[in-house]
Amino acid sequence: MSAAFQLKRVFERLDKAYDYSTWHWQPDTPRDYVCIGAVLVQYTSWSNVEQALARLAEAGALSLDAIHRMAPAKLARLVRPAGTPDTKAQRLLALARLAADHDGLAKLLSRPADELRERLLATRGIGPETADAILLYAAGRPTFLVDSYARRISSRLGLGPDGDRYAIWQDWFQGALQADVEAYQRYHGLFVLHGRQTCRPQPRCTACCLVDVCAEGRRAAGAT
DNA sequence: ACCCAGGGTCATA
DNA sequence: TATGACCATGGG
Repeated sequence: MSAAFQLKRVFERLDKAYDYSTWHWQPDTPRDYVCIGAVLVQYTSWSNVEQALARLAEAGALSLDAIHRMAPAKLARLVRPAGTPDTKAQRLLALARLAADHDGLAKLLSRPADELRERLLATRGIGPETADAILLYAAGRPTFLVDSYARRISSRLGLGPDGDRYAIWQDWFQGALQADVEAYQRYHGLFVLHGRQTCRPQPRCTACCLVDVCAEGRRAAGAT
């Protein structure tokens, strides 16, 4: 069975088991909200990010433009619930500076995808996953967003490449799945919804919507 | 009292 | 290249 076929079946299952309309990044979500959230969610649960976003909104600072003019200490105080506040304040300021250097976020996001990705990656505190989150959900470009859930869930299904490097995984997914912005957005959201629901680091799940696919993956791995 | 969270950077070997 | 320490708060 091809990876493409198996992945298609997995996403059909996840689509039935989870309601993607509850996903917090939809096509009409403000770009600033996506970009700020993408930084804040690094190594943190989304519930913590929501608290930080609420504090930013309360302070009228839910935009990179407002953040650009803010003192680091004040910004750190606002984003504290998201954890690593000083680090994230610096990273948000770096991203806000990048946007300002390009005459605003909208203009930055309208640049060619490869060039945009390079500039994001050249920004302190923005790695491949954060860059791709911005590309996929804020700039609407078809880049496959690889996160720990995508790797963990796929691995347990007996899918995925050898190695753990980001680019290897991204190439693998993009080789199996036709480039499609809305589909890539949905895949990522479904992976996260499933991952935080039941696919924990220590595998102790006995039943979920993918149990039989998991068992097939184990058999295939054992057979080869 | 644990374990976990949608990463990224830096120092070491 | 690859592994480990570090960042720090909130929820289960």
